[in-house]
Amino acid sequence: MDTKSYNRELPTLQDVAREARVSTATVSRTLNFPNQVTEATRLRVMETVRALNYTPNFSARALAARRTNTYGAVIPTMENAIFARGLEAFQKVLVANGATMLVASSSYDPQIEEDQIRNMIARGADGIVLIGNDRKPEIYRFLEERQVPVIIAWTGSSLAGRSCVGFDNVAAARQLALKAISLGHRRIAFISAHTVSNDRARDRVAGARAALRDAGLDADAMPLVETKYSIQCGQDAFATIMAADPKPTLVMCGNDVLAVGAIKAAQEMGLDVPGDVSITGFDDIELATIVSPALTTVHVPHRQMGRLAAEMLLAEVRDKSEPRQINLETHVVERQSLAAPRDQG
Amino acid sequence: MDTKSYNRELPTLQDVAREARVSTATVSRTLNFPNQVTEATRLRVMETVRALNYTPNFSARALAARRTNTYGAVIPTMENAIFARGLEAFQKVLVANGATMLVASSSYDPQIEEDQIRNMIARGADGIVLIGNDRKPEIYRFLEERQVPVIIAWTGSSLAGRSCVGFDNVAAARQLALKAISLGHRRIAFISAHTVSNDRARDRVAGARAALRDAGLDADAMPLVETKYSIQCGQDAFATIMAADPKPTLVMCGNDVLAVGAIKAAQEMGLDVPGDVSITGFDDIELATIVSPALTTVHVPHRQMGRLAAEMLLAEVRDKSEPRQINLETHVVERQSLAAPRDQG
DNA sequence: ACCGAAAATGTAAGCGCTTGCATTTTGTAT
DNA sequence: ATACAAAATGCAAGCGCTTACATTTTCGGT
Repeated sequence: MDTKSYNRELPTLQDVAREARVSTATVSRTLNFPNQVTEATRLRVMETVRALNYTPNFSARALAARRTNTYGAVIPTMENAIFARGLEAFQKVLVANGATMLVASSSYDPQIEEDQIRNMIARGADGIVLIGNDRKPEIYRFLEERQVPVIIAWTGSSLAGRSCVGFDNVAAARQLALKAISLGHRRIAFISAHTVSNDRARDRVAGARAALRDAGLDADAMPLVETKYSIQCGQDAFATIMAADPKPTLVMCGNDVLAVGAIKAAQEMGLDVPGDVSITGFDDIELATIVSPALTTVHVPHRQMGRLAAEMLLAEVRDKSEPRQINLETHVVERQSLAAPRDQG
Repeated sequence: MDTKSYNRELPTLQDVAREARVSTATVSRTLNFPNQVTEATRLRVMETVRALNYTPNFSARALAARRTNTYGAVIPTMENAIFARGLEAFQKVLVANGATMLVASSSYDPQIEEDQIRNMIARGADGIVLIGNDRKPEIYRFLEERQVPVIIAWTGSSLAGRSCVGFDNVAAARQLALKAISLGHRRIAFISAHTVSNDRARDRVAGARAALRDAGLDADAMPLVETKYSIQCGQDAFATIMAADPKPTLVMCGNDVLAVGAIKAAQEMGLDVPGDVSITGFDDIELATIVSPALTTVHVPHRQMGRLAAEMLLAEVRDKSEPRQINLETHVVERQSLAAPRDQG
C-alpha cells in the first residue's frame, strides 16, 4: 500500500504548457509579461492555468530570475504601536506592487538584529529596511557586498550616502524642550531608552541637552535615567528621578510608553501632573491621547515612513533609482501634561 | 567596458565543495546533517564556508528540498497590540527553530485575506496560521489540496478536525456578562466589531446574549451596534447607543479599543463611569490599565496563542504530528469600569 | 502576390541546491 | 590478514522556472 498515494503533484509550468500546446517560455511570458503575447495565446494559457488550478512556484521563479520580490524589515519590536503602524503601511505598498514582506524583530538586541539581517539576505530579500543607523560597520559592509539596497528608517540622516527616511530626532526633542523652557522650566530630567546602539534615543537626549544649552543652562547636569521599553520601566525610572533633590519640574521621556509610566508613577506618588511636575513623551501613539492628563508629545509620521520606505526600496530595486535621504517634519502636539512650573524658583 | 564589472557572483555550494575538495553532496550534508559527516570533513568544510563567506541560497534549497522552512501568518491587522503580541511570540519560536515568518494583514477584508493566503502558499509556506474560523470553504479546500497544515488561532473550537489554539469566546463573554448581571445590571447594550466573517466577534455577542438568557432576560432585545476597529468608532457607537431610551446601565464592548472609545465618549457626555454607566472591554491590552477608569475586561492569552501556534505548526510539519485543538483559559480582570448600577430600577 | 521588419513563439541552458543510489572508506570480529 | 557491515562520501539527476538566442509567423507597403 502506498501510504502517500494521495500526494498528487501540483501542476507545473510544464503541465500548463503541454495542455495549452505552447512552450514553457510562452507560459512564462504570459504570466510575467502579458503584453508580449498574442491575445489568443494569452486567453488560452490563462484558461489552462485556471483549469489546472496552477500556481507558480516562487522558489523556482526566484532561483531562475535571481530575485525574490521579497523585502525585509528588521524592527526592534512588534509590540510597539509605532513600528507596527510603520510595518502595516510598508506592507500595504509592497502588496500593491505584488511583493511580499518579511519581518523580523530583534528585541533591541544588536546580535539578534545581525542574525536576522543575515537571515533575510540568505532568504534572498531584494531589499531591506532597518531602524536607525547604529550597527556594526561589518553589517553594512556585508550588505554592500551583497548589493542589497537598504533603507534606514526613523532617522533623517544617514552615513555613506545610504538611503534613509525619517526625521531629525535631535531637532524634534530640542523643539519640545525649548517650548518647556519658554514656559519657565529650568530643572529638567530625562528618562530615555537605552542609548547604546540606539541613535534615535541618543539623539533625543542630545536634543534636550541642546535646548538647555541654548537657554544658557548646564546641559551636562541634566539628570538622565536609561531604561527598557515598558510602562513599568517608565514608572520605576520616574521614581528614581524624583528621589533626587532638588526635584525636576519637568520629566521628559524618550517615548510615550515611558511617559505613560511616568504619569502613572507620579499619580501613585500623589503628584499632580502637570501641577507638581510636567511630563512629556515622544511618538504620539494612541496611548498619548488616552492617558490622563493627555500627553504633550512629538508627533512622528510613522505610517508615512513605512510607506515611503517601501516606495524607495521598490524604486531602488526595480528602477535602479539613486539612494535618497528623506527628512520628514515632526511637530509638538500640545496636550495637558506640560504646563508652566508652579514654583518658578 | 563591462558596466557591471563589480557584480562578482556570490560563492555557491560548488565553490565551497571545490575549495574544500569534497563533493557538493558532502557540503550539503555538512550544513544540514552535520552528524552524517566526519569531524575532520565538517571542520574543513566549515572553515571553507567561513573563508568564502558563503551563505546558502534559500530559493535553491527550497526548490530542491521541496520545503521552504517558512511559515505564514495572516492576521486582520498589525496595528493592534493583541495580534502584534501574538506575532512576536510566534516569530520567536520560529526563529529559535531556524524557521522564518511571513506576515500579511488583511485589514479585516475577506478578499484580501484570501489573496494573502494564496500568496503565502505560492511562496511555499510550509504551514500557516489564520485567525478565526470564518472563511470560504474553498479556501480550506485549497489548503487541503496543497496539504499545507493550518492552525486556526483565537478560537478554541474548529471544524473538520483542523488544528486550533485559542479560547472559548462565547464562554468568556458570558462569564463577564454574568458577573455584570449579578451586580444588578439588567439593561445591557453591546458594541461589537462587525460580525460578518468574524466568528470571534459573533461569539462574544452570543456570550452576552447567553448570559442574559441565563438570567431570564430577553436576549434578543439587547441593543447591538456593530462598528469598525478604532477608538473613534467606539466613541461614535457609544453615542448611538446612549441616544436610546431607556439607556443601558452597562455597555459591553467586543474589544478594549472600542471600550476605550466608549469611555471617552461617556466622559465627553459628562457621564461618570462606572457611576452613570458601566463599560467593559475584551482582550486586556495595555490600554485597559491606562485608561481611567481602568477597564474591567477579559484577559486573553495572546502570547501563549502565538507561541503554541508556532509549536503546533512545527510539530505538524516536521514530526507529522496530528492536528490538535487547544482551548486556553481566559479570566475576567476586574478593574474600575464595571460597578453596580446606580438606579436599580 | 512578395519582401522585410517586427512580433510572437520555441529551444534549451542553466539558476544553486538536495538526495537516491553507487562507491569507497572505516571499523570490527574473526 | 580477511571478510563484512556500517559509515562516509561521491555521482548525477532533477526541483520548476526564466531568458538569451534562434526560429517562425504576421503584416504593412509595394
